[in-house]
Amino acid sequence: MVRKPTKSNVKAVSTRKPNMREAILAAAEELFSTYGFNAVSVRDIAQAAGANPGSVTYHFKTKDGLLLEIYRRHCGPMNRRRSELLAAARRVRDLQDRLEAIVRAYVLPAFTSGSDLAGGGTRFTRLRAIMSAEGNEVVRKIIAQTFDDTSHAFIDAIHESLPHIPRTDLVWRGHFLLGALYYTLVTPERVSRLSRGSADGTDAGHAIEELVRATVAALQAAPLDPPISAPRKVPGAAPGRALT
Amino acid sequence: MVRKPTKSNVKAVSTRKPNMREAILAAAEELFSTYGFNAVSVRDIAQAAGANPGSVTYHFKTKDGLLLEIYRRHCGPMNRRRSELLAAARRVRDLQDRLEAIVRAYVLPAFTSGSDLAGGGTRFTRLRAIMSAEGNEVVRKIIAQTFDDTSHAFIDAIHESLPHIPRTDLVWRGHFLLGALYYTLVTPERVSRLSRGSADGTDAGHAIEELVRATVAALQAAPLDPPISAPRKVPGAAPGRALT
DNA sequence: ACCATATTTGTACTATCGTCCAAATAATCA
DNA sequence: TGATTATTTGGACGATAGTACAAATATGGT
Repeated sequence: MVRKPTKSNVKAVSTRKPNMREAILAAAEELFSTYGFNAVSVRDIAQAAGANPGSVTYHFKTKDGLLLEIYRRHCGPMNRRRSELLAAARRVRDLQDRLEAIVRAYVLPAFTSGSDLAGGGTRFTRLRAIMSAEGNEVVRKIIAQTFDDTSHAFIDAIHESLPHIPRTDLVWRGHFLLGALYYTLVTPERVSRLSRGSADGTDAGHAIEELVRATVAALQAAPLDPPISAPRKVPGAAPGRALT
Repeated sequence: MVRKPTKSNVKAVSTRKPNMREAILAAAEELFSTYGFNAVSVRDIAQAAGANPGSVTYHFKTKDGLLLEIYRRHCGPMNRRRSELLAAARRVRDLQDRLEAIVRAYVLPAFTSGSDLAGGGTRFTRLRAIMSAEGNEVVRKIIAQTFDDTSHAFIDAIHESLPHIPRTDLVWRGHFLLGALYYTLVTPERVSRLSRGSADGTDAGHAIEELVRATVAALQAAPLDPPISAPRKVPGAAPGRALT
């Protein structure tokens, strides 16, 4: 469990749990992001936090309320950080570099959250991944409300860097990016296994670079032409050149 | 094991299920792939199949056994189809076309299964996506056993088409492809929403084309250079040219 | 030290879970 | 047909789920 390192500076605040509410939140976040929402019981969370099951009900009313509070905790900082990085990325002069910066601004906050720097970002992103897979109804709304705006902002920024590619295609590719990001965080061991040990799937930095590189290339690909009929090589007749 | 109807007339056969075992399997597949494994109870499945909860135990012993049987049902046909398409793709002369054919050979069977053509492929793939997110232990083994071989075969084929790109990078990009594929099937409505209605997320054909196009471009991207330090534009000095 | 409040504890309630089992029913074949 | 097997049924079991609530305890202001 996520135990805070002994802080020797702030007086002797007694050895008791300084804030049980936070401990419960941390335990729930860890367990939910690992086993999913349905597989974890309130009692599991309480035990992991060293608390009584009744305390969970006291602080968060219901299990759904606990999940909701986790989202409230992270969505704000994460989207704020994304907006900052996106604004900075927009100021990059070189078009190719700008596009890469935009993608990085989208990906980076998913790995390093604002509130909890030590893996907190990946935990929350892993949680979102699992929740989207489980189709949790409580979460679907907050996801749509909180993230669609940010997603639109990113799509718009990308569209500015790649004006010759229809928005629809960019939406698809952004969608793929999110799926790849989620899957990478959900199955961190798979890459190591398939690479025969030559790559370390737990190295977040390397994963980010691979993801950014692949995504930038995908975004720059020539758009699909109106008819789906002919999956042939795309000549230079496209609305804009495919790659810069 | 497969029973056949000796009676060709209708008579007063009542409204009984001709093959309850199959009905249970179909219901379980549908429910699991929609709500996840943990959220669906044996009683839910029985009711959806018009069966008695005891029948589920009779045919599949346990809930895990039921899940396992679903996998046994699909893995064979799907991987066989993948191998066929991969073999055909390998024979394509043009390098660019061959790469695209390989990717298509990987993606297509995920949408159209061999046993159940009417959406059966997407259902099973959605199921795998949810299971990978939930981290189901019963499934992790069969996934590793059944799919890693196929994945290796595809990585090898891709590596033949792009020999200048290190295997590790191709593994990452194949990983991203799978994540994008999973996410697309798990949240079929998201693309429509973000596209402001201009794209239909339920159009499997279009989704495949978008996914193939994006993936081919991602695979062709210049590989990451040894040091992660400089995320700069990649000049022609790379082991091979980035795009053809 | 006192009181008011905030939190924790222990327990209990109902609902539902996966699984089991004996009896009832349908299907198969000598 | 009757005998035998295969399948379905309805009910039951113990375990565990989420939640509620009163008593016990800790906390903080005065």
